[in-house]
Amino acid sequence: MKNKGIIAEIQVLIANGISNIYGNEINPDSVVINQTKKEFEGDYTVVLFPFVKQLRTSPMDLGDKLSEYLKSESSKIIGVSLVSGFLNVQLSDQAWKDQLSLISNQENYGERVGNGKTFMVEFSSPNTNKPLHLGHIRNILLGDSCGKIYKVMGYKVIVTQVINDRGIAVCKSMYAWSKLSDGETPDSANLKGDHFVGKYYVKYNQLLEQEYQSWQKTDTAKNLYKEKAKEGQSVEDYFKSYKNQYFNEFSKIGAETKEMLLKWESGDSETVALWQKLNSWVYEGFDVTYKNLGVEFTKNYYESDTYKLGRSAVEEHLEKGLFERREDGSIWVNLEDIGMDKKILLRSDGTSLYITQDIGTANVRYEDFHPDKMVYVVGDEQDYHFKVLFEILKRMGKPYADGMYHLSYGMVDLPTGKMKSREGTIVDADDLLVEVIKEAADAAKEVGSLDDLPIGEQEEIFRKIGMGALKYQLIRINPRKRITFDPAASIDMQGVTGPYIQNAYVRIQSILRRLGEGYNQNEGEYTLFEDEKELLILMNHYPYTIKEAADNYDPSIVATFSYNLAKAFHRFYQERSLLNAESEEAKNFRIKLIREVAKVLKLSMALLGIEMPNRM
RNA sequence: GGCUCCGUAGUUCAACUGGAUAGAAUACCUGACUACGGAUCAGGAGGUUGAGGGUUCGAAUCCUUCCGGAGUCACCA
Repeated sequence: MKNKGIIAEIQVLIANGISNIYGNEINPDSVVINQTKKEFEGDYTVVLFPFVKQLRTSPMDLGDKLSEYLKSESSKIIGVSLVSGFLNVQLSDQAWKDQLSLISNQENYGERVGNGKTFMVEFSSPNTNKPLHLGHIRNILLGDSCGKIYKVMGYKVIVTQVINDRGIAVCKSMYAWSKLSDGETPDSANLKGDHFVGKYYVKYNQLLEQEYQSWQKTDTAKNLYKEKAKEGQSVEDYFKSYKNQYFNEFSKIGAETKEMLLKWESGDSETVALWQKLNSWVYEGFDVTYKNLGVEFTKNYYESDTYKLGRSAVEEHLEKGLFERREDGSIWVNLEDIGMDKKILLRSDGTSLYITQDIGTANVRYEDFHPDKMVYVVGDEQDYHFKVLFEILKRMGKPYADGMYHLSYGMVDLPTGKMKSREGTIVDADDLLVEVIKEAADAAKEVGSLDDLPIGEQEEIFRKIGMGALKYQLIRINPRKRITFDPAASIDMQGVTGPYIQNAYVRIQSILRRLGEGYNQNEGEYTLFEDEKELLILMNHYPYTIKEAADNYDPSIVATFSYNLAKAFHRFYQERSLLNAESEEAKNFRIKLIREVAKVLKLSMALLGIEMPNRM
């Protein structure tokens, strides 16, 4: 960044001041600067306590001396007041006007020049046996937003996903389709491809359940219950927990499905053709959902390509003594020295596991793109898995091991608890998008402010508002926290919401429209009001907000920023006339100001993947 | 049980990573401009930051012991 802004300037001034007066060297970045609380006079506040011990002085004394220094050194600072260890600094109007000009000169304010580094983010990573759901949406929004944030931080960004396109679950849909479809296709059934395949996945489970039910009446099953059930365990309870074992040991359908998987693995052409057909339908469906969510991937990795990877890497490091082989041939890593346990890396039959694959995939990605950072957006239920994975890669001495990060986020719950496919409580992504856009449309029609627009344009606006509301609602919350989402309750459009922020932008656009294209006057002499300064202080903080969000992999920080800026604008708007301002100078300044407010609102919301309508 | 995460107004969330009297929204109550767009604004009420102890100029934040909730501890992914 060429200009580091006013905050950095004050930090340097303080550091220099201390160096001049006391001879101690202070790192400017360590100087804590806060926005001054409303009750006190000033724009920024320097916290003096951290220095008093080191300098062996009192806050009062330090404050007095720094006050003198600041006033004499910087023409931008016109007032300094000391309140119990806090130094409140007031900047001149001219300093703020200069800051505004600086912002207006940067089309992409807040964006940093390229740093030559590459940032890779993985998210979504769906299975190809059913459509995306609400949980995926949170995942996707987080990952997409992180990519956008790192983009403006100057990184080259690679957006990727691992598509889990193989395995027993995928074979289940294939099996059901081949048995029950009678050649039905998404076209003939008039269903989106992923929903179509998901339908057969559901059918499969019904089929299996039927088979299981009748099996439970056989003598084999009854004897099993008598012998193996725990004291007092009911029949239902026992067979509920036995289902997985039944699938593996007794089920005819299960056996046939597993045979299908084996055939697929051996490359049987008929099975592979079936697999390709169903997956291609699913991808068509996913493409639509991704497009509606506004996300694009630069590179997809397919599990069918990567599931055998990692084996050689593990074997190689086994020879180096990093891992141990047990008698049965399985290979393990021992992480007990750092308080974790032993983890299996290769099965006794030599096949890979999830973690083996991840090792292999990380290697391939590094070879493909040489990323400096690799971020995995995956739910917090896999926290331990990633701790283990990163530790193993570190021990393997991978050059990229230090740049790996697991962006862990909390699950999305319903008011009734977890989403469960078995209980049919999954909130489908496509349905939800339709629903929120409809809600936005209903709200807009009630207001009636768009009635003069052609239907097509209206619908585009409904979409932006509905999507903005949904995205904002999900992304404004700290990723670590679980979210309870009630699909039955209508989406919020008032208060801390996407539409509230969009509305601030729309109000500005409305004024600028009335003003006409060519309006661009210099402001001249003008004394700033507090609410105007507030907007400048906030906008001035935007680059720091981006950095903070990037450092913490936390888009919710940007979401909060956008809201605060919108709120400050709404307040200002209520209080000050723009088009009929009290003077030409006031009008000119305010127009310039709100142009930049609109710009920063749009830029910051874009980082969350939220679009701004010009009207609403 | 071991480890990890979470616990803040009735509810949903903040709190610049240890800084001033813990802030918003929502719901509730009271108000505002004959409209630069009311999807707005102002005000009121609402808190022992789960509980106790410690660290220090200063703690929602760090340490510790409890309490409550979630996740995870597979030759599953």
